[in-house]
Amino acid sequence: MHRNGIDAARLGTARCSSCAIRDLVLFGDLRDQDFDLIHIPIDELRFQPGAVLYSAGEEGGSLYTIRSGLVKLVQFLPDGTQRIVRLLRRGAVAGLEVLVGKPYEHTAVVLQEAETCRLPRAVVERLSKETPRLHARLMERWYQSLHQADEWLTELSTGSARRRLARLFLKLAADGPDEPVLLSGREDLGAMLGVGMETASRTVAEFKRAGFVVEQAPNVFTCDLPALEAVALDG
Amino acid sequence: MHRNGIDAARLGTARCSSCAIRDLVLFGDLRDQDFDLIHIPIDELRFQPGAVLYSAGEEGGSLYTIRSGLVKLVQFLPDGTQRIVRLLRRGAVAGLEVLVGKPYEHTAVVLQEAETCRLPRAVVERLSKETPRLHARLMERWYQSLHQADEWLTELSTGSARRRLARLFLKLAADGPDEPVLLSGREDLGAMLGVGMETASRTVAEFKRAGFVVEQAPNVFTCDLPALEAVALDG
DNA sequence: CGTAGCATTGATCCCTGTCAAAGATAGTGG
DNA sequence: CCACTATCTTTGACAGGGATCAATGCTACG
Repeated sequence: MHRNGIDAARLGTARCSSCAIRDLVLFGDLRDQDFDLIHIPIDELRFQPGAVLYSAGEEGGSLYTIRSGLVKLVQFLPDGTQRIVRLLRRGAVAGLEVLVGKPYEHTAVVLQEAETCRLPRAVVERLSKETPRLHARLMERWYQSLHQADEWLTELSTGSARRRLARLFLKLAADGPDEPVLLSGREDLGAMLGVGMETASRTVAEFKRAGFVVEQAPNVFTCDLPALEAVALDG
Repeated sequence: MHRNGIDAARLGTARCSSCAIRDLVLFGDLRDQDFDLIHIPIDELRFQPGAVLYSAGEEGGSLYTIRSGLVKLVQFLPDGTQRIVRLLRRGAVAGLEVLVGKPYEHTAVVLQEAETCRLPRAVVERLSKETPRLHARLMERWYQSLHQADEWLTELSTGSARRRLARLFLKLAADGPDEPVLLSGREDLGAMLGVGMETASRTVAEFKRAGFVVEQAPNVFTCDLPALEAVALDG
């Protein structure tokens, strides 16, 4: 696991007004005049799998908008075990807690090569004072995080391992039907579902044998959605 | 379970500027002139145990500041089972999601007689436009909810039932050391820990026999904190 | 006094954690 | 080119924990 920044490639300075995913990102409906307020540059950074955006406990300097790729938020328990509490994808924001003056709550680790915009705390705070439009965006991000946290609890931490896994596949398949679902190893899978990695492996194997999923390549799955629905509901 | 409002006793119209827990509540650092902006009254409502503040799926009209008592947020799964995703106590806010135009995500049920301030959505939105101080407060509330959600996942939904129960007692005892911990039945206990109610009952019984807790009256416990710490860590 | 609701306890089965070993796969260096 | 290692996945065996079904206490209340 690499340290923050060591393998972050700086792609350039963000030009929000011409952002390709403008309607998704935090600064999406700011105007040019809003950006005149800030003079700190916003860096676009690319991270490779395994890279760490930030670690739990660090004093937070920045938030990160995820432009592409996949990032996991990991929380470590006193006894050493770890749990993945959230997955961040295109449009999500990592590190919101710095806006209330807290250190980072989680460790953010890249699972699939990710492009991000690093937004210094001062920039967000400054813009936030001036433009009410940003407030709405910020609240939406808080809401999304909270919503996902609740879903994670009720769907991925409740019921048998079979049901949890089925619900995870369904969730990951949801936003790209017919797109293959990408995972990142059985260990992480277990950490998402709150089960041991052997159980995760066994359950995936069972799904493969039953034809609920097909592993086209390592950690690349195509899913039989209706079959998985049935498992998620009836066990 | 009673329907929203049926047994809500209206205590009067809130006067935030003289609020007894002003430093805790959402509107705590607003000034009189801020309130001049609104003309909709803020009601103070008292709810009895079992009363429902709102139900999942309803179009949200208001948020609720909890002034005293205890409220659970419940989420129902497609298969009918239910899970308690959060507990709200003095100073917490229920129903933040209405601020981003969403219907209520959970059903909010009173566990211990609760006094609340009902804040109509329009009031919060109006004030939010005018005063940046409220923004900071709102973000703190989002943060608190998110933080509690993450804690809930890692502490109360991970590990054996014994550890989960120990951690729950510790969490509830945390803000009132030497104060007895109040619960609300084994069914709810199970729904918080993600275990069956029989398991919850058995585990509580075991803790009582071991002297980790003493049930002074039904659902009223005093705790041996150090002993519970040990259980939470070492199993 | 009987009933309704909740808590406790028992019995049983299955799931999952755990320890352990045996396949895969990719990368390294001889 | 192939052995060799490191890493990850799969599978096995087994014990323990929790779910589930069911019966029995317990308390409050009509």
